[in-house]
Amino acid sequence: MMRDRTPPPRGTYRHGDLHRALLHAGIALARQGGPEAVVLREATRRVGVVPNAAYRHFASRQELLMAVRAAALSAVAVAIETELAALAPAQDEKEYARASLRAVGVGYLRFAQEEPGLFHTAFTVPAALPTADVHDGNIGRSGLNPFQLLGVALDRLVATGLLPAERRPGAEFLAWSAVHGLAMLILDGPLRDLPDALRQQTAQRLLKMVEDGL
Amino acid sequence: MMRDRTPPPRGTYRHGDLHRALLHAGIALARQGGPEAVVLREATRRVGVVPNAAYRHFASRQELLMAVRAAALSAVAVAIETELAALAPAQDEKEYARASLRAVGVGYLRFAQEEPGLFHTAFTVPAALPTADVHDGNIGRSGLNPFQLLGVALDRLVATGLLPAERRPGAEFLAWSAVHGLAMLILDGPLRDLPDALRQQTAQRLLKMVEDGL
DNA sequence: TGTACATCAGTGAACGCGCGTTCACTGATGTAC
DNA sequence: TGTACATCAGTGAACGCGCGTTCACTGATGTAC
Repeated sequence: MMRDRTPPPRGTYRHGDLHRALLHAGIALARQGGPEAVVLREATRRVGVVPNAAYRHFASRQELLMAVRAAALSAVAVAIETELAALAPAQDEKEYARASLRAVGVGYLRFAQEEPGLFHTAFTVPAALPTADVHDGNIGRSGLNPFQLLGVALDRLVATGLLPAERRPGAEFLAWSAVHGLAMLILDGPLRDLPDALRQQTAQRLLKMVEDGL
Repeated sequence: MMRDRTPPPRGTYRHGDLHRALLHAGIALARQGGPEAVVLREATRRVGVVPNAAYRHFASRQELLMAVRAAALSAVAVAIETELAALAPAQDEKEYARASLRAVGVGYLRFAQEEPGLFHTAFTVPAALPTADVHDGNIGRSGLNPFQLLGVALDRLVATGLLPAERRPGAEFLAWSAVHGLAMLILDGPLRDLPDALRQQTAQRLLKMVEDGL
């Protein structure tokens, strides 16, 4: 499929920035087909380079995929930050805290629906791969990763007295589960062909449920 | 991998029940490796039959996979039913209704952790495949599929006055999302290496959140 | 400022792999007489 | 009860595909003198 793509002409046989180019080709592949679509040969094809040239820059297909995944996680963080930035500045700090948590959820769900391929690449790790990277790199503009952004929102709920401090530890997992589950059911599951309006309404209700149930 | 499996000896070259045998081989493959591991050639290998023999019984690999998926969905239903059956008989009907919903969640999460391969096969549909089958076949002993079992539990909450009737429509999606998300984060995601105790505790808290937040 | 040379990015060809699927076949089964 | 024959389940061989990865190579670049 798509085998006869015009190979981008190069002045010299030296590419110049092949690492970056392959990474971006990989991201493009992930965008349309998720992690499994990140295929070394296709990435080199798109860049207009012979397959094994990739090995100057990535030790293996796995390593390219991990780089793509890091980029996808950053993109999630940016989506969440965008939603947070759009928040009206705090007049009522309690309301602002609540809105923050909702914004995190909305950003997450929006990203899942707008970039399903990247979303999958970010979060469905093909078994027995390091998962730690959600906790270190993969950050957005604020310097925080998606998990940390969620944590900050939850901290704000505690700070304003909306969430009892003793329920704070591990609360990320609960909120994250709800939102992640809805995303998955919409993307891969039986909620896939839910009409868009119902989808958005379900998202609203889900976020409310988390807010009330935490 | 695993190429030299002993081919089960047959008295005659006629197999007798190849359809069933292939289906079970497919289920075994799904059990260990999820939907992608359901591979025609390997299934025939395990059954001790030449690859193309499968085509007498399944039109394509896709068709075998769908049959396996139906079986996986049935297994989910059975897991939920098992949990429901273990419930103490109703003394307090409100408490029973609440316990029913929790049992559905517990069964679902238990199945996800005990049979991750089948769980994936049941619920992650590889894009653009019919999803309707969650709603018709794929039933457990009670004759209900997982979705319907959840629905019954929710109906009971309404019947006992624990859930306002106007919140009942679509409530499946909310409860399902929460539980499904936790399952996915544990199986494929960053919660994979959460210690088992913390995992169970998180599951408890999540179900409580759903109960309170619905 | 000019030249020799080491570095190393990208080439060309090839490998072995496992997959889904098609084809013309063979031989056991069970039904009609 | 015995035999001829149609059916159709499983065989054998082959196809084309795309993949990841290895090897020995070539030729542009930039540095040392």
